[in-house]
Amino acid sequence: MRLVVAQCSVDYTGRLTAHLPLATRLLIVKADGSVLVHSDGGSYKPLNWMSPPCQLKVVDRADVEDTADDPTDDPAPLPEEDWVQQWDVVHAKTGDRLRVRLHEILEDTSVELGIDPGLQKDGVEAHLQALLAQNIETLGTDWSLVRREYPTAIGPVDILARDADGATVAIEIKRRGEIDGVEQLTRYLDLLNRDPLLAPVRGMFAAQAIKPQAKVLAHDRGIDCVTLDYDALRGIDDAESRLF
Amino acid sequence: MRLVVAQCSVDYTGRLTAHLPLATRLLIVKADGSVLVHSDGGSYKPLNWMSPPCQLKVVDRADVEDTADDPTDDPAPLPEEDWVQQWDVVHAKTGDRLRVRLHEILEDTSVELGIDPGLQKDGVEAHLQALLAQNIETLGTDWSLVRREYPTAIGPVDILARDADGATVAIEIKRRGEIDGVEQLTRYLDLLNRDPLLAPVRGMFAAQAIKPQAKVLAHDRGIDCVTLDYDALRGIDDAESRLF
DNA sequence: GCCTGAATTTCGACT
DNA sequence: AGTCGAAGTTCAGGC
Repeated sequence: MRLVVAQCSVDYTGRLTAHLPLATRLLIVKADGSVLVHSDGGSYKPLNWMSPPCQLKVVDRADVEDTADDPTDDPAPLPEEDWVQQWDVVHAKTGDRLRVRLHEILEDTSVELGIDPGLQKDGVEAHLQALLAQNIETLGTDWSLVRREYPTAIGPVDILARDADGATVAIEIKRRGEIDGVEQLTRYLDLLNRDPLLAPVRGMFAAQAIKPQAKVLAHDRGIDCVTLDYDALRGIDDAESRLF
Repeated sequence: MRLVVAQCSVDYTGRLTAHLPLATRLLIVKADGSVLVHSDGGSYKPLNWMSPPCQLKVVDRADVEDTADDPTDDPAPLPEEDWVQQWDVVHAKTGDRLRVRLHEILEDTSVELGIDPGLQKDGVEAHLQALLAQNIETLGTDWSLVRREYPTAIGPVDILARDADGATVAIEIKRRGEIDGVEQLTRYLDLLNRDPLLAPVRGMFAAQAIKPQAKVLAHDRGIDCVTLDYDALRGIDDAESRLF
């Protein structure tokens, strides 16, 4: 990994065209050749970047414009033109280009990091689904689980259950309930209700938080909404597991 | 901005729980207190991070465990326990926590960057929409623009146009055409067709690339698909502007 | 301010 | 390898 702090301007051409005016920034060149351009703010997203696989070519201004002209003949370059080194980064597959022109290099260090063991995660949607499946009775007395990831032609339904009356319920689980989740559940319900062995199937939209628009659309389509409390579900689960 | 290269382990608790085992990484502390943990690979996303607004507290091991015990009495610490400095970063609003334990510091530099003028973009969906609106006749002879961002109760339709027969066409534009774009257009069409002054309104799904599943769904609902060539549209636009 | 939709999204799982 | 859905998404624009 190479870390450079420099006054630089940046141009990107690929999916879109973008330009960064001259300013002091952090440039990171990773082992795979990828380049990140960071400012001293924003969030984790760089101002500009090139993803791997790509190749970096460094060009020194002196090597390019080493003419025999008398320097006194040259007009003073504009600040934007007064670079000393240029990085040309080209994406190996898409051909996207990133050009960094360095004007003044304030820091330049390289360091060997080695491969990273990687991040271990816990507590996302898959976990919510497992917890709700294991505690399906929190949705109502005498509810029972049919199965998780119930397969259909257009994809698996998160949870299929039966309510106290034995009616089938298709449950769509999201961390955050938004309108597209309701659309997804609607497609499942359309399909499931064509199956005479299952029909009538009603829908339930379950999420840690559901946006008002999603609630309105769900209600309009006769889909119930329920807010999940991850900590509470985990608490129930822990309490149950302690019984054994 | 502070740049630290160090052997470290990281723990995050917030929306989820995550852990990074001991390894050598780059740590970036930005002016707003935000912290990024980068490895020498992956893409622009850090392995872990804390977004602003947040506060960083640095704790030295020596200050915490400065006991009077005879050092020979202490059992040799496990590698994971053998840290020399700890960073506690707490998000000001959500309370999310990031803990970085530094074991060996290989680099530690600070640099003043100042505020960044920011990225200038070109060629995103808004631009596509403007270009297509200005060149609506590329969709068919004698087509005409009704208006961009045609307002409805559930949001604005990207473009409303009339075809050669005077029939109304609602156009949904995406950079990449996917299934939710078709769903969106379907909702607009349902609504627009309830308006006797407009009905019948047909739909057109326009994107630089449309996924097969989206095409199938669009076709199934009688929605036409069209692939937009951004460079060609821009070319037409440039050519037209040169006429004046 | 919240809310909504796009993103050079990136990332992971599954087909 | 392609496709699809989620993300501690982040980001920009509208109300």
